[in-house]
Amino acid sequence: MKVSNQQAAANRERILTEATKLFREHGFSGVGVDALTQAAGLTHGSLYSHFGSKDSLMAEALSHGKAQTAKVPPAIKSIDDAVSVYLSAAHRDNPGSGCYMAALGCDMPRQSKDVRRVFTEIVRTRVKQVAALLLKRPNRNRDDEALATIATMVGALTLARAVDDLEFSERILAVSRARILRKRQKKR
Amino acid sequence: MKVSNQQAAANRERILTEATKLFREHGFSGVGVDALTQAAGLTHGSLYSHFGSKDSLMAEALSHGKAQTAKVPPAIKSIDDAVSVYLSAAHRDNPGSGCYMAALGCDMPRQSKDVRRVFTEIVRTRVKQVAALLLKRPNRNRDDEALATIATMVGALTLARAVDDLEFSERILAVSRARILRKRQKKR
DNA sequence: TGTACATCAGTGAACGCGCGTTCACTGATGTAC
DNA sequence: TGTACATCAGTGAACGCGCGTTCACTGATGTAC
Repeated sequence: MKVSNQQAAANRERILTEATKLFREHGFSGVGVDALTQAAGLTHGSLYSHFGSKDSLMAEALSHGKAQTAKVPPAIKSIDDAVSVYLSAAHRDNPGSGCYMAALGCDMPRQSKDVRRVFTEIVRTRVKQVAALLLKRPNRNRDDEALATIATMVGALTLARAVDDLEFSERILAVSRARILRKRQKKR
Repeated sequence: MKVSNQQAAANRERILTEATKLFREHGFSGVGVDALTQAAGLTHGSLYSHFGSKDSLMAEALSHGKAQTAKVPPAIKSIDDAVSVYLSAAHRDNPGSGCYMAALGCDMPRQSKDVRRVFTEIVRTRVKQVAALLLKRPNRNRDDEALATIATMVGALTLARAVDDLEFSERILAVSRARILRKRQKKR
C-alpha cells in the first residue's frame, strides 16, 4: 500500500541510517538486503523502490554518512582531542558509529565506481577537517600533515580492531597516540 | 584416483600458495572454494581432503604466508628501504603478493578465532622485523617505534588503494613516506 | 621380487541455503475536477 | 468542499545463481606378505 510522502521520506532516511551502521559493523558483503530493510522495519522489496539496487544504496549510504559528519563536533577543539577520540577503546569497539575509512577501507578496491567516488570524497573531507585543526603549521603544509596523520590513525584503528589480544590492541592505540602527539610537541 | 604422496603434498602446497594470493587480491569472501582449487588445477572436493573447510584453509593460508615472509629480504638493509618498498606504487598495485595487514585487516574483526590468531602472529612478526631495522634507537623503545611505523604504513597503503584518484593516491604514499623518513632524520 | 589388497587424494553430482533482484499486486495517498 | 481516479511505496512469492559442504565412487599408490 502507498504511504504518505512524509512517511516514505522517513522510511528512506531510516534505511540509510541503519545501512551506514550495518555496513560499518559487518562490511558491505556482510549485510544482505533483508537485514538492511528489516533494520528499518520494512521488507526487502522497498529497497528497490528507493534505491534501485544494493550497490546504489551502498553509495547513497556513504554519501549520507559523509553529510552527517561534515561538521567536526564542537567538543573537538584541537588535534589532540581528535586523536584521543579516534584512537580510543570506545571508537575501536563501536565501528557502527565510527570511521568509514577504518571500517571499509580494505574493501574499497573491489567496489563500484560510485562507491569509491563517495569514499574518496570522505577521505578528502577528513583531510580538510584535520588540517583545520593544525593551526600552528604553515598553511601549505597542513594538508600533507593532516593526510599523514590520518594514515596513522586509520592504520592503528584497523590493526587495533584486527588483533585478538586486548593488551596488544591497547598498545597499538597508545603508541600511535604517542607518535602523533609527541611529534607535535616537538614542533611547538 | 589416488595420487602419490609427493604429488598430494605438492597439490596442497599449490592450493595454499594460490589461496594466499587470491585472498589478498579479492578478500576472504571474494574467493570461493571453486576458484581456490581451480587456481591449483584441482576440483573443489579436494579442498576438503586437505583442509576440511574453507575457514581452516584461510587460517592455514595465513600461516603459510607468515612462514614464507618470516625472513626480511636481504635487499632491505634499513628502515628507509622497507618504507620505500612498502609505500610504493608497485606494492599498492600488487596486493596479491603484498602485505596481509593492509589487504585483510578490515575483515579481521569478523573472522574466526583461528584466522585472527594467525593474523595477530603476523602483526607481531612484522613488528619484530621492523624493530630490528631501527638500529639507532634504544632497545626498549624499538618495538613501540616499529608498531607506530607499521600503523602508518598499513593505513597509508590501505587508503592509497582505496581512493579512485591516482594523483591523490600517490600523494598519500608520498606524505607518509616523508613523515616516517623525516621523523627519523630528526633523531639522528 | 612378485602378488593381493587396503588406502585415500581427487572427482563430480547433489544438497540446502541465502543472496540480489523481479514483478504482479495492494490500497492509502495525493490530485484533478 | 466533495468525488473519482491515478499514483506509487511497500508487500511477498518467486526467480536464477553461486555459495560451502557432503558423499558415493574411482583407481593409482603404498604396503603387507
